[in-house]
Amino acid sequence: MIESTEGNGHNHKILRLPTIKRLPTYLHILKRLQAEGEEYVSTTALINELDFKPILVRKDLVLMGIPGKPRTGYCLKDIIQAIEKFLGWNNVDEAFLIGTGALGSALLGHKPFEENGLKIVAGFDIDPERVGKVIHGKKIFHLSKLKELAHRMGVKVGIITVPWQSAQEVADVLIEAGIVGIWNFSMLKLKTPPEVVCHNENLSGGLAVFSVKLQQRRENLL
Amino acid sequence: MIESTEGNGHNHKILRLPTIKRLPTYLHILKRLQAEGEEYVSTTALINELDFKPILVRKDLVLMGIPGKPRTGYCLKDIIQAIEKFLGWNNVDEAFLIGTGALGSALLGHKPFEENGLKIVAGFDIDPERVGKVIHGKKIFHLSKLKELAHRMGVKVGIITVPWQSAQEVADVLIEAGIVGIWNFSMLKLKTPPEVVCHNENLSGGLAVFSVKLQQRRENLL
DNA sequence: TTATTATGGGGAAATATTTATCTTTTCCCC
DNA sequence: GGGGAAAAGATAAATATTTCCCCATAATAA
Repeated sequence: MIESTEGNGHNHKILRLPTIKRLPTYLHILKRLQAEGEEYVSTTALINELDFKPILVRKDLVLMGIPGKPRTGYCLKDIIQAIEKFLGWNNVDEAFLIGTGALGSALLGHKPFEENGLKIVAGFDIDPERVGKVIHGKKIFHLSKLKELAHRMGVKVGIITVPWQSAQEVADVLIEAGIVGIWNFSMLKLKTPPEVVCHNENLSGGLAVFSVKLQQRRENLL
Repeated sequence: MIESTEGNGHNHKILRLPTIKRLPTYLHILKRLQAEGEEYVSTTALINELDFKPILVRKDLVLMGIPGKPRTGYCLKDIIQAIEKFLGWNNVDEAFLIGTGALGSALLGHKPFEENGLKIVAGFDIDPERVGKVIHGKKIFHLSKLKELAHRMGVKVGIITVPWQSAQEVADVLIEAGIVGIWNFSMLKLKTPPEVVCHNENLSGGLAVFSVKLQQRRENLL
């Protein structure tokens, strides 16, 4: 479904969505181990810090194209670099964020984004109360300024954190401004032209799973 | 994997994780249609607002145990009620949130939680700068007060939004306080006793998928 | 040097999930 | 009423994802 066209130069392995979602978790642990002074790591060691089965980890890491040494494991430096390259987290995309409510403000100050290839450079809103303010070091502009600023700064990515009622409207502004990728946190499915990459984040899905688990726990106690 | 022990009273259908994650999306659209004055909805109509295939929606809705009428669709009131009941979103759990940084503050003010069965009643932190403040209408206490307050208020759910370095420490406090469910937003896999429900949210998974999509879009342009 | 063992690697089996096909039901129009 | 169409329902097929099994390799120890 999602094919990595390169890796170590000659492998054309297929990476699937579940694998991609697991990669940041691996990356986090690998970096921790590296910070602790380790040079190599085996999947069996990784598993201590994870919920997944060992074989799954090995399968995932194989796809990164980095050979592991029997009895030793993977070279931390190499595997970390490979994952970061695959995710594109080695070079940074600049992004605009639209909608500076509770969620938007949080994302403006969310450190991991900058460390992981996505730097939010400005916020946008239409509420006069918010326009002109600075949140987590980022200035908030009026939405009407977006197109001009996008061109001037060469920003190609937009993050939508407005309520669903205005999400499509904001998306249209972004498309008009020549944005190439949209990360959509609203509950609305956006209508976008095929050349624009649009990724919908489903925050309530997590709450749903948690709620069901809680409920079952309760029922099992009876 | 996850079995609904009731529904309309006599069905014992199996609900799987992907289905559960899609339910809030359906619910959102269904409520919108209801607000617009509709009484019935067909899956084909639902699909206009969704990314999924029609058959998948029908499969999911069948599991709710509400019969649909051919040529008409599902009764909005009934199907909404069935989904909310399944998710446990018809009765509210009170929760504590620990860690009032950017992410934690956002969740304190995140409206959809209250509407969907999870009411955050207080925040906790150890930073003297934050303790005593009020964020989005919720008071912030020192972590050392958690156990006593949990018992006094009968709170049984905890949300962890601290950095991974202190996540296990916080989890231990929650367990000690008799909490039954933990929603963990940190990058650390928590060690918890089997009777405590622990759900790990993986926010960076979404960023990973978005990053890969963006990269592929770029490569396809060359 | 040689035996042992922990590990990675590849392919096959098992499981989970989605999609397709066909049947049945009910409404609507004539 | 009767025929047609739109939609749900059930069953089967296809696809995606995870897990298992066995082999090869290299570090370690005898």
